[in-house]
Amino acid sequence: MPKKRTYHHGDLKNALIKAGVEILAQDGVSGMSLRKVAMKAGVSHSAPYSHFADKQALIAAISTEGFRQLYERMSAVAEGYNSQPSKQLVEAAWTYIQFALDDPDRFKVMFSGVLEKEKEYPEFVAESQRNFQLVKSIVESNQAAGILRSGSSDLMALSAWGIIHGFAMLLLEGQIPHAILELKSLRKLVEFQLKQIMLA
Amino acid sequence: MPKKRTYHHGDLKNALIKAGVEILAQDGVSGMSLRKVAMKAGVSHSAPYSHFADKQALIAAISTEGFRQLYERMSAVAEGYNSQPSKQLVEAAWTYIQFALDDPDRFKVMFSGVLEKEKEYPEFVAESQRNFQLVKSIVESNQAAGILRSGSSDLMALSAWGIIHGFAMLLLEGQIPHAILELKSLRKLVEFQLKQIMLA
DNA sequence: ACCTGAACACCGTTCAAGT
DNA sequence: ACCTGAACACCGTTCAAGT
Repeated sequence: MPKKRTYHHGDLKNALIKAGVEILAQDGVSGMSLRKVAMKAGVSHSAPYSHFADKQALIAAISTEGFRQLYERMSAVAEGYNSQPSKQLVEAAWTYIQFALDDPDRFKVMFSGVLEKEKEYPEFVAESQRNFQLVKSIVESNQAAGILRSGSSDLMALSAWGIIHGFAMLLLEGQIPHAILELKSLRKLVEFQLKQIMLA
Repeated sequence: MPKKRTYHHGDLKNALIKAGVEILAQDGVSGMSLRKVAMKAGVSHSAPYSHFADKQALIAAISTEGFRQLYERMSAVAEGYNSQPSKQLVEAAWTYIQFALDDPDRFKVMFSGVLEKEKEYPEFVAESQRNFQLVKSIVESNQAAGILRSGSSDLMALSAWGIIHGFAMLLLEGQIPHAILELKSLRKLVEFQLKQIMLA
């Protein structure tokens, strides 16, 4: 048990990130206050300011950690289907949707502009780019296999990400008509979305 | 000047919605407090409660009004290009992106889950469905013209909306790599996105 | 019916003080 | 260096009271 490094409880910074994620899952975006997070971590309400400049900085850290986990899950799936490009694409998309549904409020924090000046957080930017690179490499495998149109893999990656991300956002926001959700399973819907950009 | 209906200033409800939209554009989602909105409308901080159950209800009204305006702009464009399906699709998408960029924070409020229990606001649901029907009708014209694949127009509308909405969200969130944004104009990017789901 | 002003619980942030 | 507790300005919501 490698814990306690200093006198109090060692790694408050990460404890706050963890507590933040939990409160986010419980109480939603609007219910996540810095004071609640501090209390959950067992410190005073001003203790977080020893580790984060302000609430935005904690949110940045939570988002960055989210991107890291998203990358881990997506890249594991991508490796697993390395030799089957079309499966790789579908399974990665499915993983993305599941990630969104697993913790909708964290996903919203990561992608809905709760973080206001993302450029001020270089780790956030780096993790986000890492994910885009992963999508790009999946897209390139699919282009090489003749499953996706050729052309700029940057732009194709944007299309692939966009169509799945758009689906995820509409899903979380309850904007997808019930009739459609009843018609097909979520999995089938994701596959249908992707088929739209795939070659016959 | 058809104003003042009652003793004070007539239509506080709509004045609050208008004030809310303005504050949203100025101070962003996190800066829009009910008290500021009330002050801007020239009433006490508790006056809004005569017209809205709570802050969520005001947000619902702002979102609903946003959907109404989006519908107006989109349907005007759709009618203008009635006889040219492919132009109709591209121009409608472009209008959607412009709507998002015109007032990013209102767009985020409409689509980013700031509104927590959207089903409790029937007008919101109705306006949202009206917009989906419009997208569906544009999609159907394009299917008839052989520009989009045939098949369920509900699912195709979801794809078309999804790819543009996803692009809009990534754009607003600053998730689109700079290299890509420098490569092509926004308009070209939107056209590229749509081309992905169009038949060669 | 619509609006005000005081009140309450809660929030983000700062700062002097403690270890 | 890291944390506490008091303090401040601000917030959403309620409620008795006024018109």
